Amino acid sequence: MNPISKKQLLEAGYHEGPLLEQILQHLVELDQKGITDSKYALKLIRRKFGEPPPKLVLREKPVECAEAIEANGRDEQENLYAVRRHMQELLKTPVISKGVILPDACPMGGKSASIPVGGAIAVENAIIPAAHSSDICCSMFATFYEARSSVSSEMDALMSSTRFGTGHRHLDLLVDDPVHDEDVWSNPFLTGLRDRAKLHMADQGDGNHFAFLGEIEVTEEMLAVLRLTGHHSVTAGLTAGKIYRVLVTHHGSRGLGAHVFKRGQIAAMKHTAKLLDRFPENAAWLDARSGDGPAYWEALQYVAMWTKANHRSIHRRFLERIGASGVAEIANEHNFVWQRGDTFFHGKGATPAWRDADGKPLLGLIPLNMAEPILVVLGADNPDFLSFAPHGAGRNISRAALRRRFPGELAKSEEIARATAGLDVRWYCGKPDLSETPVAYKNAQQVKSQIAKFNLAEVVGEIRPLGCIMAGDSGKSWRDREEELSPKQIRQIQHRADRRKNHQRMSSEFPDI
DNA sequence: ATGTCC
Repeated sequence: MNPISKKQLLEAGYHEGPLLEQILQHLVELDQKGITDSKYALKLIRRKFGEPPPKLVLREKPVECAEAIEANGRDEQENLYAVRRHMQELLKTPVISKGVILPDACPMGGKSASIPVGGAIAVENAIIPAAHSSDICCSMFATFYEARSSVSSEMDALMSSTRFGTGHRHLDLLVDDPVHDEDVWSNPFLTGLRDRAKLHMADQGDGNHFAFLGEIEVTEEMLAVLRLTGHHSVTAGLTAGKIYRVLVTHHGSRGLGAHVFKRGQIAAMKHTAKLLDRFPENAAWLDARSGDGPAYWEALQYVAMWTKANHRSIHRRFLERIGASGVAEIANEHNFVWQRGDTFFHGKGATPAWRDADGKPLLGLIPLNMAEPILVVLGADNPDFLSFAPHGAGRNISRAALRRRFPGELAKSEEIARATAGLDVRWYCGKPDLSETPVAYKNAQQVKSQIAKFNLAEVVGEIRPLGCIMAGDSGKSWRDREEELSPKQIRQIQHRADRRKNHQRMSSEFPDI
């Protein structure tokens, strides 16, 4: 029996972490020496390990934030102010050492210290679940293959190879994969989630997720880049000068990741509450090397593996249906945590653009919108911006503003027809979603020029669009819920309208003249 | 983003 319990050490002001582990080790020795008096033992601990560190506080000033973004016009300027405000709240978190804002940045909700989409942070020895967001491992995956048939018949095959929308597929339609049999389900962040993971295999969810069919001419330069980046094992089948079809999918870890995040966020709040009296929920962290941190890290690695298997399952089903085989693969996550040394880099809509352990630059995919090419980019490994590139074009306009600009079904469908002319665009749930068409996204050329201007990445190829499947408007979406007004807000609006009406009546009854 | 609040 130790003279002091772990609980007593925490009460004495020591924190969870490597130091606490050392102290607990030392207590075993004290116990063996026959020391049983807790007061005396605590005195010895203080002498050997020093006074417990003081409670942490939020930084008074945010740490450095580098901005790889140019705001053109008033809307973009206001967007940048909002992004900056959220980032600066987050950058007061003591474990964060730097933040970056990328060209596609826009706020993710209105909560304090929420990392913007198109944002990344460097965190020392800690993981901040909210900074990779609940859409853990939202990622890109491309397979090159030789065209087998017309775009429309290959799009038909794609429609039956994947599924969009909320909810899970029927048990009869389960897509099996060895990833479900990995020995991970006793991890506290994963336990009980295996069935959910199985149900979602080959699903893509909704929102901005998509399955995109495109084409690319593979040049000698492109082949050289693929070899340079360690993709040569799959480039044997590629011929320079030939045009290949490419399937590109974009989705995250579905219900599996959402639940892992929820659990991680709860654990992080508990951990941080021991160290800080007050902190924004979005700043809560786990120590990477103690407590729940290592198990959470392991769970994240599995979620990454599962998500990659999910992409592959869709690509495999598609290639089987059209009778083709993949000749090259490119993939990257853009919502995730990556460890480099003792630093944990968190990206929310940020494409990794550093060099791997062998010094090879990373290859990534940046989609812009359904009518623009998907960029194949070689990371510039620019430390000024934590070696990240953007993950897309970024939102240009809020959903509410979009509705104002295109009131009514006719204006909407005219705009969609104009913006997607010549492309085989399909909305899985039936109704188009204007907020996912090109009009809702920032100008693609502008994003490309900012990638070059800030030296974030080099565009080495473009996958030209042929067709795209997105969830579309499924009726009741999560996003619509967010925009629903609370009963209090509705009462306020009605109250104001009544007052205006009364005022008008009064002024007409009692005209000034 | 999330079987649209475990």
